[in-house]
Amino acid sequence: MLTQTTASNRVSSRQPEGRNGRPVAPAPVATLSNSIELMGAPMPFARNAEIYGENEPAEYLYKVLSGTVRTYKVLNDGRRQIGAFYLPGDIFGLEIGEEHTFSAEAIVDCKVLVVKRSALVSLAGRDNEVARQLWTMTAGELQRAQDHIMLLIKTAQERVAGFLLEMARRSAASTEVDLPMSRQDIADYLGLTIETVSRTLTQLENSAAIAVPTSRRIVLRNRAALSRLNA
Amino acid sequence: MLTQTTASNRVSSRQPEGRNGRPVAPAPVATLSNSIELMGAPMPFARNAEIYGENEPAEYLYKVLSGTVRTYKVLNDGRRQIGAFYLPGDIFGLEIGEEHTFSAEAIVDCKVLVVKRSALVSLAGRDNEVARQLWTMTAGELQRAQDHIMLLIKTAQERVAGFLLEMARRSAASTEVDLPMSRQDIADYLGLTIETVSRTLTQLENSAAIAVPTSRRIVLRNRAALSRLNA
DNA sequence: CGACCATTTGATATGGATCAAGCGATGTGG
DNA sequence: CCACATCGCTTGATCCATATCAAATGGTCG
Repeated sequence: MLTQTTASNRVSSRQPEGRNGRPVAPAPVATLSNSIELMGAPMPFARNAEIYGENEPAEYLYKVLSGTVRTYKVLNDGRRQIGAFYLPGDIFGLEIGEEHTFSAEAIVDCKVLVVKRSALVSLAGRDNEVARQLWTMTAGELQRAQDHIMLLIKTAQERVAGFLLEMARRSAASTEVDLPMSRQDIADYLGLTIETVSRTLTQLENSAAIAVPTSRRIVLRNRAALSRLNA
Repeated sequence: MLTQTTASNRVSSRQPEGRNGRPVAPAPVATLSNSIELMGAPMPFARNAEIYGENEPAEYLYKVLSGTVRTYKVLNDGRRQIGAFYLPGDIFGLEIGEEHTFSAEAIVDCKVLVVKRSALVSLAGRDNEVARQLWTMTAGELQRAQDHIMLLIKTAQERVAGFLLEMARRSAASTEVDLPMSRQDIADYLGLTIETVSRTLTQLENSAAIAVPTSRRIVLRNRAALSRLNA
């Protein structure tokens, strides 16, 4: 139950990103993703293993094959903020600076494709399409970060509802979510405490918006109610 | 924050590279900024005038010549979140999607250089350097958004201190800040209320970290103390 | 079975929101 | 030039959502 998905679903239909239609020109398929497939080396990471650390040189780009990755930052007093969760098919680690601004860890045992940044960047220099897609990908991350900002100004109910809807959207089975991350991870993503996350889930369950058959499995029972909370 | 050139230097000397020449580019000057200068049309916006609205087609890119611009989103219940403030020299409006995801307004009377996105994108298709800089610029916005996220999980004091330090860093006079925006704007940027912003400034003043000669002018008296708050 | 860890639930505390005045600067019409 | 309205800001009193502290529960694995 911990290992949420197998490598098989990495071919899932999910797009690199994008809520509303990006100008991803349907014709030229994921050239970048393909390049990564071709150039990358698959690499396993054990549960909780560090993939890279904040302030390390950003030499590589990563694509999740199986498992889930979290990126995060820790403030000097210990507070941790999770920047994002990356599911199979997602690409992460594409800072443009010389150093990573977040750390990355495997939430569960993961397989990750690793590709040298310099190789991609130089490919981008020759191939406009690749360049465009690197840009698009960064813009997708920007969109995600902006959505995250909007989440952080909301009430606990709204944050949790928004989180569940986001996870559902990104999962294959859109009405049932199998959460790979702990309550603590969710709390640190939403800027709440585990207790508040837990209580909020209970409330949502009591109001019949969701069901929680096991702590890691959430059934969206009333999507309309959740969307309403999503402000 | 993207390209921190002052409005005055826009007239600055020429381009080292021939326009029609191929990527000369040993000295990677601000080609993009320069292109915007060359291709853009200066346009005035009155205080509080809308520059573009959320969900409008993102046809243009903008560079602040003078004044200050805010981008924001309004939730359906009226809560407003300010995404960023743009000062002279900053470029904004570079969503990659077809539509703006934020609205933009002039905070004070502004002059803004406006350039067609399509023109820049097509230029980027021909000029790798321009393409790279569009990417860099988007990555810069991403960085800003991530910093914003980190700000939003902090206490009121930390948020306000962080905001003041950020504004000081971006202003010429780094020890004294002349805020172009209202308390309400600051509050909506920091995810606080005007009352809390006001009270926090008073506290910081009482603890001798800052002075507030007039409500729009803040003197950083003890930068170390502010940085300490900045976690 | 027993230890451990994640999660839930309960009791209480508190930072910031909300509600409500007050105040000072700026501008306007008489 | 002054009375007064307006607006942005500050200050005060109270409330409330979420944090914090604490304990119980439940699932997992040796």
